[in-house]
Amino acid sequence: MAVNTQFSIAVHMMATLGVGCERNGEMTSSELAESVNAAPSFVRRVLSKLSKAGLVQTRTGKSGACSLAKKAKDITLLDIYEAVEAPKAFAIHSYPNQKACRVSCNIKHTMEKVLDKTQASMEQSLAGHSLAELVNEMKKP
Amino acid sequence: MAVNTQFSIAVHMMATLGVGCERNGEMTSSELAESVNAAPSFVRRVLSKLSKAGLVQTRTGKSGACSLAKKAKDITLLDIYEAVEAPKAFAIHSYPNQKACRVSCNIKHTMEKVLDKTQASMEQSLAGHSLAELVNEMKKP
DNA sequence: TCGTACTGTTATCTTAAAAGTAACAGTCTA
DNA sequence: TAGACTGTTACTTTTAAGATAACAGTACGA
Repeated sequence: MAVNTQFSIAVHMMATLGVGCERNGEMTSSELAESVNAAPSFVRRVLSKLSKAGLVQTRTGKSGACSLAKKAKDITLLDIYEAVEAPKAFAIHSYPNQKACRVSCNIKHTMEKVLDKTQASMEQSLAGHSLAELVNEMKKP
Repeated sequence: MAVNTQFSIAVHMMATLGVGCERNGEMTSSELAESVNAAPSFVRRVLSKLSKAGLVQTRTGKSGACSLAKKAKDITLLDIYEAVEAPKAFAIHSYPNQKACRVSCNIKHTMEKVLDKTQASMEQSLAGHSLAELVNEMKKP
């Protein structure tokens, strides 16, 4: 896997915290790691980003734990996407700025404009879904 | 670079063919490769996909060449995106289907639903731009 | 107050996918 | 029929993601 799964893992973690079967939504990173099926250290790294973005609260020290920092309905998938700094959907290849060809000279800028729009529309779609939606969906029998 | 630049390269190639400065839009793969600044063989591989998707015409044999198979205005960026089979914008991490946890059991399906929507909105955005738009943009001084 | 059980961070190793490279088979035309 | 293309495949290199592990920092509680 060289594909980026951080976003998907982050959403899973947040959803797990949101459902919060045990101890009113508080879990340790190891518990989370087990639930998400990823390395504990990797989970902690993602957790750290989520925490810096103000999406989860953490308590250090003995009996430390993590929990959502806001209500699930106030967290969108875009928040999570931005928090984990997932890579852009598209990459533009690099040019050494070709000599005389008009295409090479202009395409980069043109491409960027189009891809930015596309990226924006994707992010808007993510913004349209709250974590609460997922949690509710998952609480169904 | 482990990021996928095939889409961006394909668009560049198509745009170059669309502008078609020389020989009414016909170019050899080596010319294209030079213009796009990528390995000729890689260009040919991408070209092959575009050709299979019916976006470019190729002529084999001596004095072979490539050109657009349709008018630029009838080719959308989505066509190109689909032709090169670029990876999905998001990947879902794999689970060994956790035991008792309701979250693990349901989240995969729920995530897929959401991410499919997101992917769709992105593709719709791509569908909204024709190659002709890019070409015109680039012909500007 | 000291050990313990956490979080948070960093450094290093492993792995997988993308792009680069090259070689060659197939095709056509001049 | 030789030469200049396309089309394909096999192999190598590169790079970024994820796994792993080790350790520093923090707070609780016995």
